[in-house]
Amino acid sequence: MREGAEHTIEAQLRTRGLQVTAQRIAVMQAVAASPHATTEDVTEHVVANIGSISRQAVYDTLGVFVEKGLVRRIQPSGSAARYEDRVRDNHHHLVCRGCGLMFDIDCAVGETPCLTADDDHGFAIDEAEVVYWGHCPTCQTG
Amino acid sequence: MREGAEHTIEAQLRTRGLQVTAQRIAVMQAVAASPHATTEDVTEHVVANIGSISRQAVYDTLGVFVEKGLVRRIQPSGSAARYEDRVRDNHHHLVCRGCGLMFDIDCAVGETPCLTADDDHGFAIDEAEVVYWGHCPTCQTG
DNA sequence: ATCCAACTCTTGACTTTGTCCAGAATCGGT
DNA sequence: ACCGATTCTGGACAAAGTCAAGAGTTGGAT
Repeated sequence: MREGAEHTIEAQLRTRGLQVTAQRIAVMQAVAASPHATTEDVTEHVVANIGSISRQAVYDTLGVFVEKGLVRRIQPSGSAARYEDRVRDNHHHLVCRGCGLMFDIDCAVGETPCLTADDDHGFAIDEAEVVYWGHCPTCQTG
Repeated sequence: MREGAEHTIEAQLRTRGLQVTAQRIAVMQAVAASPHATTEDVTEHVVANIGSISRQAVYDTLGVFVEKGLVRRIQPSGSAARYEDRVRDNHHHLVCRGCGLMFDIDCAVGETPCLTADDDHGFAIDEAEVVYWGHCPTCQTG
């Protein structure tokens, strides 16, 4: 659709040494288009754009993107994995226990004060993930 | 095994208005026995203690316990749910991306400084979960 | 411009984790 | 000991994701 956007995605793929395919471009666009897309969301979006894609290609592509740092994978309790393209900042997520609704939350402090473990057990820690659990206005009522 | 422990569990169940059954006591013991037990771990442990249990009883019992605040459910990305009986303190978890190995981490700051979202979108937030992701010493080598 | 090896995609079976349902068994108050 | 409510069993089912083999593309070399 938008040549500009496609070109950028293409460049991102080449930079990481990935081949450029219609499926990959469409998957990247799908993730960029919806905030916290599930694999199903991605598949639907891609199908709407390029006609069809196999489930395996979706999983594989998303897996490669996560590996290369192009997208971030989130795993809310009890529901399917979700993907987002906000990878630069280390923002957090607010999830409704009732309906799974999800919002982005910028770190309240700005820095990452309590996100450095005292005793790291020899681990090489690469990420600290924060999830706020609660109930959204709608689910509080019911 | 230990009458004392069983009595305590029984008391905990009665306090919450739950019926006392051999399965529930065994499930509670199983969770107490292994730090971050999966449903499979729990089932194995229970089978070893009382002979057998249905899968449904395990899920149902753990669900009730979580609901009543007797155990805490953790949902590490890409693996089965885990349960632990440390429910008083709000400690965090350190997880290996390679093998799933998990450690408890006490909050480095003590309080919960960055665990209050600025904009709560009207949610009633009841928990802030923190997970440190990385690779354990063994998985760093390989 | 064409070719080829490497990479990517498709197809379909399979595994794991968890849920739904109906009936049997158990618990605990009377 | 009895009885209603709760809990457990067993089997079918559903969702999410993985595995494997072969067909199709991509992109660099000729």
